Amino acid sequence: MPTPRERVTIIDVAREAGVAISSASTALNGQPGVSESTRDRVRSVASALGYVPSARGRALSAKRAYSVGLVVERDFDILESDPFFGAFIGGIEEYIAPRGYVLALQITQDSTLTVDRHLALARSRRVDGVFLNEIKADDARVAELAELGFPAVGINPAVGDFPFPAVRQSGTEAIHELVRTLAELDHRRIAHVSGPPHYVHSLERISAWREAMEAVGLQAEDTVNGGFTSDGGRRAADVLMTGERRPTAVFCANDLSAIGFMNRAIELGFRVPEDVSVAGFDGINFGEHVRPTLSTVRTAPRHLGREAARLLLSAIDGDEAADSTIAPARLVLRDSVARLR
Amino acid sequence: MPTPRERVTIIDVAREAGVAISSASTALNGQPGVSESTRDRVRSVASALGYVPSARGRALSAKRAYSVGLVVERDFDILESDPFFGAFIGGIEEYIAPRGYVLALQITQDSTLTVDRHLALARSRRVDGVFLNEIKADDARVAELAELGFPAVGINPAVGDFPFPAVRQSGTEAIHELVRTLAELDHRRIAHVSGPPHYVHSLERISAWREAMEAVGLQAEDTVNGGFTSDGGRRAADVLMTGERRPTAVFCANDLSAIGFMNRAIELGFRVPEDVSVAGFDGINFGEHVRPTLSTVRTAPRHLGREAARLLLSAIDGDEAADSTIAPARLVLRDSVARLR
DNA sequence: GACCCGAACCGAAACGTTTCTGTTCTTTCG
DNA sequence: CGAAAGAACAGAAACGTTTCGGTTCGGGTC
Repeated sequence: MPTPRERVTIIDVAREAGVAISSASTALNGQPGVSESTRDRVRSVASALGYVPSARGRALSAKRAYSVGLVVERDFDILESDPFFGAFIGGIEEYIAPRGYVLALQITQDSTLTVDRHLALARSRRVDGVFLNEIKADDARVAELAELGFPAVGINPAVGDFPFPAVRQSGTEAIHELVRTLAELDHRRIAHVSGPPHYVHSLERISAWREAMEAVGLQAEDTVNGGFTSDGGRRAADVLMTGERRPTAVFCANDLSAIGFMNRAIELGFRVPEDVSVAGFDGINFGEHVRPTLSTVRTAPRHLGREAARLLLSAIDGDEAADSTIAPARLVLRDSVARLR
Repeated sequence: MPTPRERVTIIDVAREAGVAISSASTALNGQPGVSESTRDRVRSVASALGYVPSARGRALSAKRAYSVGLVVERDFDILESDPFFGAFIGGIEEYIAPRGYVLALQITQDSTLTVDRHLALARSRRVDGVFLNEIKADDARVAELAELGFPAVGINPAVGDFPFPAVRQSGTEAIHELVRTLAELDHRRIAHVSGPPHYVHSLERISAWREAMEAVGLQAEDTVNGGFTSDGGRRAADVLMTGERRPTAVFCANDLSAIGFMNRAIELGFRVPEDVSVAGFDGINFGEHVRPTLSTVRTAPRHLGREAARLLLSAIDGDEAADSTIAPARLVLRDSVARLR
């Protein structure tokens, strides 16, 4: 192990340049109040000494951590195949990195921990703001953070009064289009494999499916919780495909469960899409790599992340930014959906 | 937007409890030098006031940021389907979270930026240590960070002198076993779809394949760079399957490229595994969801992350920890590999 | 009874910035 | 020529902790 060297601080720079610390700071930060000649001198001394400001000192002084927090509640093992995660973070990074912010990422396994982590990040002022993702009905984080007056931004929160700025992408239109398309392909029994019902986005997809079914004059009856996992999708296939009222088409609340459903249905001896059409939601890349390729509703997690980061940073700056609504998710038809025969 | 409230600091706690700041600190941190009665009093005052120590103040004073850095160099769009990423981070979290550390995650698009980010994190002391992942031959980060004397830990660095502690999982044995298995299944032309050759782990897989081929008396000739992406795997299929010396089995350097290869081969009219056997590397969950299910070499990214975090934190504490070697990756045979016919 | 020792506690420095308030000196204008 | 104004810089406080060195006080030892 190498041994750490002495850090060079702004004090060293000031001493070496023969100015006061305050002048060195002023010069380096490009603020007025110092002559061009001294500014140049300070700058060259700083770079000669290899001076890099301490994030710690700056954070304390500026009352800013220059970082934002994201807590993902996911089983460690499921995390690997999680679709939303990577692209969403990519979008966040894209926005915050050029602005000198860093993402503090935490993973938790259960939901009480999730709340605790958010509050710990906020109260200790480790971060300047947090993302509220995968919001639940009656989410404890929301009230607590609002009470703290801590900057936050919601990703697809329920409509209604939400105390923070929010970024939304609607999937409703695409779900309607999917159901309409299936109906036009002669499907009558269209089941839904839902996500865990405590999530706001699960509920929204369920009710979008319900409304869409009614809109084409079909009965929305069969829904099974697929838990957003491929195993859940497999179990749903067991239930639905061996049950009395076997569906001819299935809309799954995410791609993972759709892939699970599809594979299990095939194992059970059904052909996709000849015997049963399957569609997912999210638009993960892997949907193109399974066979048949997966029809889906493609969302834009990266864009969502970028917008969420934009809103969060402006909330941190105390700006009143309007909610952001990005273009609705789009239906992507692939081989897993076909006319009923 | 809610308005922030006044923060309660240790000064408030001390005043309210009628002790000096230093005593309050001592009491709260459970250190000796304060009577049990005052300790209790300070503690109850602190909790009554809702005191939470400021991470910023503590960081400055303790010369510790209590965070570690991970920079992932990945295209924003590829990130989504990245296998290693999620599980590795899960492993890191698992170790650092209970110890009060937070992960600072950055994503970059190109490799000069990657180096810059590492150095910026280190020099500004935003983090206390960094993970060196996906190390390249002659990786610029290594020398620079070593020069700084900054704590770091290498994930599967090249053997030889590496200035930091390292955690390793070997895939060599499993690659040997794979090639041996393929040879026993009568395959003679076993090609390799490699990763980008500037990565240490690409090179290691290439030479493991080479050695394994020689060990069973076969010629290691055909290798195509699949770039660790599914598109790269598809292009490799185009090259190999339509070329003169068509292989009967292919070992791909990761599962993503293996899936791409497999799908493209099928598109080209070949049957897997009847016409060509395919195996990947990594052991991502999706390998079980494609058809035929993918044979692979299963690594343990979560375990790797956990061990890397352990080494990094002990390096930060100045402890001299021995390198960590976790159990070798294991061959997992699934439907994509079969006897040549 | 003088002395010492340790427990309990306090004050202040230190961590490395930024920023506010002064101070000095030059310049300009009446 | 004197006063006012402004530019350039300096000093110190503030951010919120931890820790080091000191002080006080009570009790035990000889």
